[in-house]
Amino acid sequence: MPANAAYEAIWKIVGTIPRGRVASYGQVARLAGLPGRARLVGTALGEAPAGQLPWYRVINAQGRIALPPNSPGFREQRRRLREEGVMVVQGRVDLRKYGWKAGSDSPLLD
DNA sequence: GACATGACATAAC
DNA sequence: CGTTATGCCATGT
Repeated sequence: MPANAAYEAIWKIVGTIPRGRVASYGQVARLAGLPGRARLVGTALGEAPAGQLPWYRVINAQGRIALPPNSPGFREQRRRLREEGVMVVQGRVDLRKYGWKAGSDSPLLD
C-alpha cells in the first residue's frame, strides 16, 4: 500500500467521524484497513489538506490529545472539540462517553 | 543506505 | 497512575 493511497484511506475514515465524537489513531488505522499503523495516521493528519478534515476528532488510545500541551495545535483541538460539545479536562476526553463506536453519533443523546 | 524522530498502540510488570 | 519493551513506518537529515 503506497503511502499516498494510505493517506487517502485515512482521510476518508477521519471524514466520517461524527460531530461530537472522537476516535483513536489506532481505531482510524484499523477502519482504514491499516491495522497496526496508528503512527501513520498522525503523519497523514499532519500532511492533510487544511480545512475540510475534522482532524481534531482524533486522539490517542488513552483519550488524550496527542499534541504538546499548550501548543497552538493543542489549544485549537481543545477549542474545536468543546465547540461541538466534547468535554475536555486536562487535555483528556472520556472515551466511554465520546468514543466513536459504530452506530453511535451524538453522545448528547445518550 | 544509515540514523533519528514522532499527532501511536499494546502488553507486561 | 508509571516505566519498559516491542511493533510500526513515513520523513528528513
